Amino acid sequence: MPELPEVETVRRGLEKLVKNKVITNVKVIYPKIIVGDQQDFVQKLSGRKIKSIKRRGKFLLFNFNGGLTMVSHLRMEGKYFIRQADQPLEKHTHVVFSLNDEKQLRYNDVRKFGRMQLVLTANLKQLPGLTKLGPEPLSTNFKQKDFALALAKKNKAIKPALLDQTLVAGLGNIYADEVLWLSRIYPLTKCNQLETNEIKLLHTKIIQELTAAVKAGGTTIRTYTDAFENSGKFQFELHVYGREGQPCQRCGTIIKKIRVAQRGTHFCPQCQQVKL
DNA sequence: TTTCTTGTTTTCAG
DNA sequence: ACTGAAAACAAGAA
Repeated sequence: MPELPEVETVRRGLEKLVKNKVITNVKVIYPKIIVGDQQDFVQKLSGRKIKSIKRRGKFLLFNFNGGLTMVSHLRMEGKYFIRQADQPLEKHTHVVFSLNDEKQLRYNDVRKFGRMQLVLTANLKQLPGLTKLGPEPLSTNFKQKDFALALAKKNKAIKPALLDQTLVAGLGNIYADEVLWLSRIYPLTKCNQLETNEIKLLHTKIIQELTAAVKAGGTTIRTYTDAFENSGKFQFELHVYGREGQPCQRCGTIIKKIRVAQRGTHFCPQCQQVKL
C-alpha cells in the first residue's frame, strides 16, 4: 500500500512524466473519487499547466498555474500512469487527464478508495488531513528532541501513534511494524513509557528505513507500481511485515501477528519484549 | 457469504 | 477543549 516511500517514488515518476504539461481536458468516470463539485473540478483544471508535483506525508500535491493545487491521496491501491490518448481505457480507470501531447495521465484504483480534491494553493494548509500532519521524516524538521517531547505527552500505544500521522508524517502499517522491530520496541508499549535511548533509536530507524525504502523504489506487496509501472524492491528488505510464522532474522523466534488498534501487527516476541 | 485488507474521518466517552 | 479508543467508510478479492 502506498506509504511515504511509495508516494515519493510515484511523485518522482510523475515529475519526469508530466511536469510542465498542460491539461487539455479532464474526464471523470467514477465521480466519488473527486471531493467537492465535479463540474468545478473539471472546469478549473482544463487549460492548466502542471508546474510542480510535491508530496506531504502520503498526499500528492499537483501545483498548477493560477494558484490551484490538486491534492491526491492514493489510499490503498491508487495509481497514476501514462497512455497514448487512443489506447482503450483499462479496467478500474476512474479519472483521465488529457495532456497537450496526445497522451493521457490516467488514475486507476481497484478499490476506489483514493481521493482527489482541487483547492486554492493558499488554502492548502487548512485542508483537513494536512492540518494535523506531523513533520516530514526525511526533512530537517523531524527533530529527535521534538519527537521525544511529543511522545512523552502521549498515553497510547506506540504502534497506533506512529500511524496517526501527528508525531511524524508518512508511516503506514508496513513501515510502522518494520521500524518497531528495528528498534526492538513492543508495539503496545505506551509512548510515555519509552526510554530516551529507545526514542533515539526509533527516530534514527524511521529516517534510515524510509530513506532505504525510497532508494529501493518502495515496497510492492500486492499491486503497487510507480508512474512508470515499475514495482518496488523494498519488499525483499522487510523483516516482520507479512512474515507471520517465519523465524525472526535476528534471533530465530517465530514472528507473531496480533491485532493492535484494529490493524494487523507483526513483531518478534523475543526481540520486542513487553515492558513491566 | 464471510472475512480480510488500510488510511482517514467521524463519533463518542471521559 | 482535549485525548484516546473505536467505529465507520471506502470496495473488491479470495
